[in-house]
Amino acid sequence: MTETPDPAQAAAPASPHAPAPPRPRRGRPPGFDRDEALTAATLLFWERGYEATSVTDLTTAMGIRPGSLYAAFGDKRALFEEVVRHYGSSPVGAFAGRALAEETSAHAAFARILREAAAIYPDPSHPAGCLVISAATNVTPQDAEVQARLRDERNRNVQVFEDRLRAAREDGELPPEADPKALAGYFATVIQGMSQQARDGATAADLARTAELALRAWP
Amino acid sequence: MTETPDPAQAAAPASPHAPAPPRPRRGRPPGFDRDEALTAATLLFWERGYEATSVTDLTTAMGIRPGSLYAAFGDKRALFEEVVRHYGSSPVGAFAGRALAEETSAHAAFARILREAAAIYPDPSHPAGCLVISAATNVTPQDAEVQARLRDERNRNVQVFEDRLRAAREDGELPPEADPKALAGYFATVIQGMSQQARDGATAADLARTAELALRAWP
DNA sequence: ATATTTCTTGAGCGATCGCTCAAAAATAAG
DNA sequence: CTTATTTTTGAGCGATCGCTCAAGAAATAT
Repeated sequence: MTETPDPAQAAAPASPHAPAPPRPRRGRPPGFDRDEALTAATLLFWERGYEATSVTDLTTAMGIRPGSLYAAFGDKRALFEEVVRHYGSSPVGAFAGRALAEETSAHAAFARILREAAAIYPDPSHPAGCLVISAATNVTPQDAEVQARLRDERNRNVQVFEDRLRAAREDGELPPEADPKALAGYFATVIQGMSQQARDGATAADLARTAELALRAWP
Repeated sequence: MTETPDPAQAAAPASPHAPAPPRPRRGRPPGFDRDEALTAATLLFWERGYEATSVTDLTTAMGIRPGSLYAAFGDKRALFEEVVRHYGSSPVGAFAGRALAEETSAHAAFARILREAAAIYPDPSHPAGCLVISAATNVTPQDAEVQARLRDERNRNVQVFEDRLRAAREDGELPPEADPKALAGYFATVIQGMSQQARDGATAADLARTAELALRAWP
């Protein structure tokens, strides 16, 4: 270590895009795994929702004390924001986007979305339903922003549905008289209803039947 | 007032089933209208949900002090129970049962249910969506009973749907291969999704299109 | 008038909420 | 070693939670 102590150089890894090497940090090392803690927080928020999950609940589940939580994540709301992003990039939270990206026909995409929702929402390996749909339904006015955040995300997903269906009509997959906006709203309605049904105890078999019935509406 | 002071006789109205006469009560009369207060509480719980509505919110909206609320309704949970009953016997809360009772065919009943839900859920004269569906989604473990109460009511409604559809199959309105349980779950899913969509800003026209698409699944 | 009954009022209880912070602990750097 | 840096810890802050209760107010009964 006789080189100039240039901080930028010291921080740069040998290869520009190599995974960050475990270069030793200066102070006391963290006593918990950030990803594991984030997963624990996700499960709690997913199960109970934003306001019904207390910071005490979170610190207990994450195995840390309040100071560590606030140092690592900011505050409760910032933690929830990160949880939503974490959920949205997980397999469970991204199945719809993946189906839309991977299936060539719109019908195949929406059929896959409904069938995967039927399998995923009641999966006992995680809380039932969709976090984006159910985690901020009941909030006090002081947390209206959290509620609006998820509402906007839901409505953005409906718009993505509509865009895909409009493209399908232009491609001739759907007849000219098909209504992309109406179909998008319908499929969003079914998906959100399936999330609620899963939380009410509906099984994967129940929801699979619902998905097949819902697909009968396809033009 | 020279008759025997028989309490039973004194309490009995002249006609056995006449509306209770406004016989003067003993002490200080109530300073608020109980029905109006219950309606105010219903609107608050409907909009925000059970836990997100505080007793302070309630007393402010009802125009009373905590002591009056607890004397008149018991506690917050008992008030909510009464709100749920009040809601369930209101036109907005009872439209499904009314359609099932009044329509002769199952198809007419479910078509009417979906179309009325599309008109009622986004009606701006009251909070969007259905109170039973959305008022106890996010609760702490200490209020799990409230959540279970509404979940049971929702699942009871699905069972009523199934019973009606099974009768329709036995009557020949539905083909023998129709699945009453699957259809009941499907319609419940659509209705619960429509409630969520209404709370997310969907208009009556949006939901009407959703209802028509949903009815395409009818066997 | 006096007594009795019923309801309202406003202060405030113990518990929990989200959150903060000084002190201690654990590491690397000099 | 000492110093610097980062994280953990545990006590506890002010605010709000659901709820209670003694005192006062307003009616009827005697």
